[in-house]
Amino acid sequence: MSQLTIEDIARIAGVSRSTVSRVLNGQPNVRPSVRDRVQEIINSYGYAPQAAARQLVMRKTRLIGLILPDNAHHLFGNPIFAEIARGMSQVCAQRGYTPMLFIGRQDMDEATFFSLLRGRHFDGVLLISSDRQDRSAAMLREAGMPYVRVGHDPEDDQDLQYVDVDNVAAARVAVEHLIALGHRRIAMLKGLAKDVCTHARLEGYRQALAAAGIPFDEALVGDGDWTPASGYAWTQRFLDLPEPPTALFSSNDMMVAGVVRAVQERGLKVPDDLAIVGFDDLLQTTMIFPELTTIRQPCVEMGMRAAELLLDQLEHNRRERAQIILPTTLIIRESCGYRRRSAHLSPPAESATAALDDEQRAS
Amino acid sequence: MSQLTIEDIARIAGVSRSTVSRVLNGQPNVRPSVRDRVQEIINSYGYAPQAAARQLVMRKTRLIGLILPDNAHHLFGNPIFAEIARGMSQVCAQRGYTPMLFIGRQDMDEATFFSLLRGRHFDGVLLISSDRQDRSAAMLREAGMPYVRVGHDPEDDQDLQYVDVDNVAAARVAVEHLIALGHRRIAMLKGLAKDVCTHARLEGYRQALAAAGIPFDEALVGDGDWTPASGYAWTQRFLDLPEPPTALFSSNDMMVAGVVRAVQERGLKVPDDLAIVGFDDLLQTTMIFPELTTIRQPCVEMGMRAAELLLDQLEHNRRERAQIILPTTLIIRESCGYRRRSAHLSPPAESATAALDDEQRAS
DNA sequence: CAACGTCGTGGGAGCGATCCCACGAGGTAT
DNA sequence: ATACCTCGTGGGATCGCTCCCACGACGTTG
Repeated sequence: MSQLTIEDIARIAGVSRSTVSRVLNGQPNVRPSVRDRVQEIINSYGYAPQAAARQLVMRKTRLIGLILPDNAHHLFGNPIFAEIARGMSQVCAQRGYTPMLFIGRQDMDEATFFSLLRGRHFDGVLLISSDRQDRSAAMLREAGMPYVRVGHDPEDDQDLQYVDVDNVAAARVAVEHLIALGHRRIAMLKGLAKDVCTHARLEGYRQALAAAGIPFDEALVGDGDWTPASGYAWTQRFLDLPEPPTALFSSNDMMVAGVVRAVQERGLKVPDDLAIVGFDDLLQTTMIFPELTTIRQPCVEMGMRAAELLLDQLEHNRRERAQIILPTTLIIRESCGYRRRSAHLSPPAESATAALDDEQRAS
Repeated sequence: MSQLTIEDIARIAGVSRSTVSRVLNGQPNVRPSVRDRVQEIINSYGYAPQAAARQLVMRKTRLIGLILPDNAHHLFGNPIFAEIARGMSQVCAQRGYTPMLFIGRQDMDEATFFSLLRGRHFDGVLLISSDRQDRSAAMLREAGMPYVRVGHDPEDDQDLQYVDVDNVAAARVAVEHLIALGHRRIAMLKGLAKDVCTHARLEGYRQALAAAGIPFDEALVGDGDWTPASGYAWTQRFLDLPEPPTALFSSNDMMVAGVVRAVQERGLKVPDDLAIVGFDDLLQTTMIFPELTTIRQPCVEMGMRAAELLLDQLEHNRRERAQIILPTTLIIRESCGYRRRSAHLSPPAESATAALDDEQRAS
């Protein structure tokens, strides 16, 4: 039932290997009647060519490796990675590639990982990482493996091709929005220091404050770790301050879950007592009430663009530098208090990067 | 910098392909001095054998495919899958295999998926699925691909080897615990109907009620979908009942997040107004207060056992049937009200499957 | 009707490893 | 000294495909 080779199929069909191969690969110069007969035999025997043999001569596997920052935290903890992967998967599948996610890279030593890459199991790799300490990019380069990265470190600008958002600008827009709503004491929840975007978003926060002439207050910056638990803990500390903040910008949406809990446990209300703007626009945040005002990252599109870059690189041997920065959007809902407090403000639609949430979420 | 073959290394080292191959594979009969020299050359040139060529003759890839129910919902939505995968990954890595997760199977038609399996890219597959509609298991069998499944459908008992928990018994223990605490009106939140464990857990609920002589009330059974949102919605309906429940058993922990929100929004308290027992014991539920009483599934161990079964199957050609049912534990914390209400009750330690949460969570 | 393309087909070479066997050097037992 | 093993080494065969080229049949053109 197994183990059939192209030779067997050829014998059964009474043709040569070459002809079967042509049928298999959809090549021309096969009589239609022969093609049909061979195809039927292939189907009925459930034959599929052995990948290794094909790869050996073609030097292609049509497999794409996906690498995420490898801890359960990121991988399964934050749905934006799933969204990015979804975009990648769509493009790969459509162009005849199969994406495969590296699991448990932490269980593997560097040498093993390197051999895996050099072994040419994969035609290329899609790397999602904003992690500074992540050696993946360096190893990919060392192994001569084509890759495109989602996320970027301007201080270590070695990625030939990457896709990212402008985290500084996005954070600035978020905080400017809070400022426009009249807030002066605005807290900020950072992500992990190892992630590049953490610093970029902090920088955006600083720029917005500076532009409005609001002094930067160290006490209002919380050292979060992307999890709801850290949002919860820091919000408690913020609310205990002698002069607590009236607004808060969180570097991701997940932490907001903890923020809201802490606020409500004190009998306070969002947005009246604390206005909140998040970052990511997770679908899952529909569980947060009031509905979250947040910065939408075009996750699916980032994944798609990255995959397109990689496949173009593989198929047309495009090796020029490509840096794609996609726009983010401020999605205004309820948690910032815009609708309640500020009918007098100019509608945010004036900004190219802001939108009221009357639009539907992309499916 | 690239594209070196074993032949090149042999030439550089002044030895034959065979010798290089022996060094590569740690085989005996190589003079130590030669071995060292060859190894050094391999390292300095960053040579790694091309997987396809090796596979062709060895008929092994040392790659293990991982298949999860392929929607973002499961994959990234519920951390238990990450835990199971972690266990799998550990065992695989330790035994020299690399696990790779199938991404985006929904973007792929069945024929493509089948060819992927028949192409022998993977030595074997680990399948996590309690999904009745999932065709994966059938396709794996059809493709002659060795696999071990985590999860099991007794009504379609075709998996040669699987690992699971006794969902009926586990749910029964959970509900019996609530009954022992004096509850008579106990609601139950189901998962999706397509998942086998949904029905098993409902059955456990029924058995516990029946054993206590409590009539089954259709109105107390909610048709959840594993998400917090569904927990929220159903809890609202339960609390609106003329005779609302005093306790609730949720088929997973994620839904409990919504349950608790609904309770608290009405100014009610857990466990005083609604006692809750969950299922899974997610690490992430530390964000739920009061701390959640729940059924712990030994996720990491399930993954490890499944991987061990598969690798034994591959390496020793073990093909006998293996059905592993691992024990669950009732972890008693606060949300069931045990500590508060029932100092008079016999300590749950009497039960082999219950434990107070004074133990630490496994790391 | 000869010359020449095109189409359909088959067979040999080759991809880059591993594996098996042959063979010489050296040591030990006879 | 001869026979015999073991060890270290090299080279040919092989895995299952794809690719290239050769070749015959046929149709078109001059």
